[in-house]
Amino acid sequence: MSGIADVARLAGVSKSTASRALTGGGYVSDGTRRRVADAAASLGYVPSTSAVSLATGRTRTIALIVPKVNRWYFGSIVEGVERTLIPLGYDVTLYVAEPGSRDRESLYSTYLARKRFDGIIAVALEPDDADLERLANIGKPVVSIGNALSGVPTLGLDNIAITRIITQHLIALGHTDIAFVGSTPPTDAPAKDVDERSIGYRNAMNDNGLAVRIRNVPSTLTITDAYAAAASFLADAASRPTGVVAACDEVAIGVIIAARRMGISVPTELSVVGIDGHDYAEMFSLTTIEQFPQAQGIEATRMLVRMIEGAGEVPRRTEADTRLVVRSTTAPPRSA
Amino acid sequence: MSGIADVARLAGVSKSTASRALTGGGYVSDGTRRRVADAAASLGYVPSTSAVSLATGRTRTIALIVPKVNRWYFGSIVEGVERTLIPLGYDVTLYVAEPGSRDRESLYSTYLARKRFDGIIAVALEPDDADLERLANIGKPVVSIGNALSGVPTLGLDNIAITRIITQHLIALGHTDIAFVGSTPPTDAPAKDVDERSIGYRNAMNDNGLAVRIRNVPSTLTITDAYAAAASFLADAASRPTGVVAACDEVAIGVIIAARRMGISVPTELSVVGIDGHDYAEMFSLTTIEQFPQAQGIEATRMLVRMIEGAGEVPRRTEADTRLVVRSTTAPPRSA
DNA sequence: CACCCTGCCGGAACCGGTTCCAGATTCGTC
DNA sequence: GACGAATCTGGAACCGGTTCCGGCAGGGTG
Repeated sequence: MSGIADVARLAGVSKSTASRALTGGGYVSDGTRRRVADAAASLGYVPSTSAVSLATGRTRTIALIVPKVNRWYFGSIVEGVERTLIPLGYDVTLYVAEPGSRDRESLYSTYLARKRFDGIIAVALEPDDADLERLANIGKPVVSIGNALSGVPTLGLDNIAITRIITQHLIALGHTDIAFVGSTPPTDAPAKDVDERSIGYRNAMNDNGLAVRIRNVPSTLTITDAYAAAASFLADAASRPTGVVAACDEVAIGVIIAARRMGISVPTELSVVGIDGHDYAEMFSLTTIEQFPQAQGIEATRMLVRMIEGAGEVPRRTEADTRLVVRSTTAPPRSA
Repeated sequence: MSGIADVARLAGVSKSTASRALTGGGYVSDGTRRRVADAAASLGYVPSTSAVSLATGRTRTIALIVPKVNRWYFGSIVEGVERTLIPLGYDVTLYVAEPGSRDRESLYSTYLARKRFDGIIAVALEPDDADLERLANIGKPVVSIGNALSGVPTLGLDNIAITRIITQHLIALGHTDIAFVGSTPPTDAPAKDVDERSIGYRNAMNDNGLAVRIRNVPSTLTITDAYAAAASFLADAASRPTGVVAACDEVAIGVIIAARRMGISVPTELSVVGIDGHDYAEMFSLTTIEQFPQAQGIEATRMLVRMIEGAGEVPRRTEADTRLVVRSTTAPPRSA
């Protein structure tokens, strides 16, 4: 492995000049710069990143914290972040911290304390006050996706507003008997988004003088768990709503599959709406409010890099794009 | 930020003694060790990882290369790797290299050349000979998952054998008209596994004197793309097989959804088998051969760490576990 | 001609650890 | 009591870069 000293020797200059020539700082004549570049190329010189970070204090790495990777929303964010960060010369180190697990302590005390990064992108992170203080003490820029952290620029949805919109969509079709399907009250859940969405639903129902009805699925919010839960709460025809507002598309899809399996026709007997714009939404003709997690990952990355490199300010709160997409899991209720 | 020098001063010893006390190497009296530990604790000392790696040449980071994160198989591997590596004190940096994209050159020339890691886990990587040589030149341990790389310990399935088994399952039920649904011939595809699986299918068919029939879906192998493709190749009732061997569960599920949507009853009119043991397999009652990517991630990690730390040999080739699970997407053909 | 400024370069300190080596002390053994 | 080995510690070199500072040459100005 050739170091910068070898490059300098081959180019006939000192280490400091070689460094300046390669990094672009300070006065170096064009001829020298070229000789150094040639020498570096011919030796296949690659600077040692640990030496660079030791000297500069910058690691060119960012930490990405997600609660899970194997779900559409989180996976899409990871892909978005990775894709924009690598061309910028940064590496991504991944930390999966399922909320409520023991990982969480090691997240703050070990992983983040090491500071092997220039900044952090935290997805759906729910730190308590002590955690938040530790986060602040690290002294590195942080961007949050999906959860407003005090003092941290956040990129997220207006969950209350979008759930109100999608609920309103069912109401406008004539439904009065609409249930919200969210997750069981947490303890351990990434429930913040779900809670906000349930509020949007409640608001819309209250505004229209309609009765609020809640159904729960496991807080994993996966298609399979929602499917299993839906199979049970759809069983009793008498108590079955005509419309379902699902906390997310995965839950909506689970409900749809369960309904079809039980011979309940969607949308004739049951209208279903979701929130997400999941990859599978189109295949299930799901009416939903799309969000774009990959774009959110890209945007959060841009914000973070701007903060790291001190190039311009970043807004405290950025609203992520959404779009209502009406497909064919929604229709007027049969009675109407 | 306090460095080891501060710790040493507070403990009343030299830097070198402090280092020895904290890392555990060499002779240090118990009293000194405790005084140093106390000093470190009271200062909240965290060693600088760049300094450590500069001095030791070890980074305590591993590189994880996957072609995609937002698919069940890859996402599960990532979770498995992450989960076992973090407690061992390693970080994982993620590199997403979609095969055939321009990322691939930068993967080798930039990212891997930087050597910011002690070892590599490569998932479904398909290097050409030049790439393979570059990989070898890095001089760091590599473990491959899913694709046999020359000179690299590999963890994978016997794709030919398992596809033969699952095809045989359909044949045993009495099917004679069985199609293999795989991906379009590549150029860019992660087609290695699919190719091997198609061979297993061909072998089984040939052994039984049955005609080989191939159907193609896009090489993304996602549920949605398979669904769309299946909707078209299932349309003609005359040319429709009675059994389908899907290259993976996502494809199988896409076929099932398309069939149901078209009123083709599964398994009465169409039997479908998959390979994977996808999270959704049970929900769709899919007959499949399960594999366990998260366990594969864990196992690959253990292998790699063993190589990095020089603790024992690692077999050239490790067969990953599989298990045939017969559910209810398979039945004898109607004619039988 | 003296002076200063600018462009360019090299020496050396420094980032924060680890590790080699030599010296000092203690201990056991003959 | 002498000696060698084992235990403990500190000093200094080193990992591989970056950056501060000072020196030197050449050109413009008064």
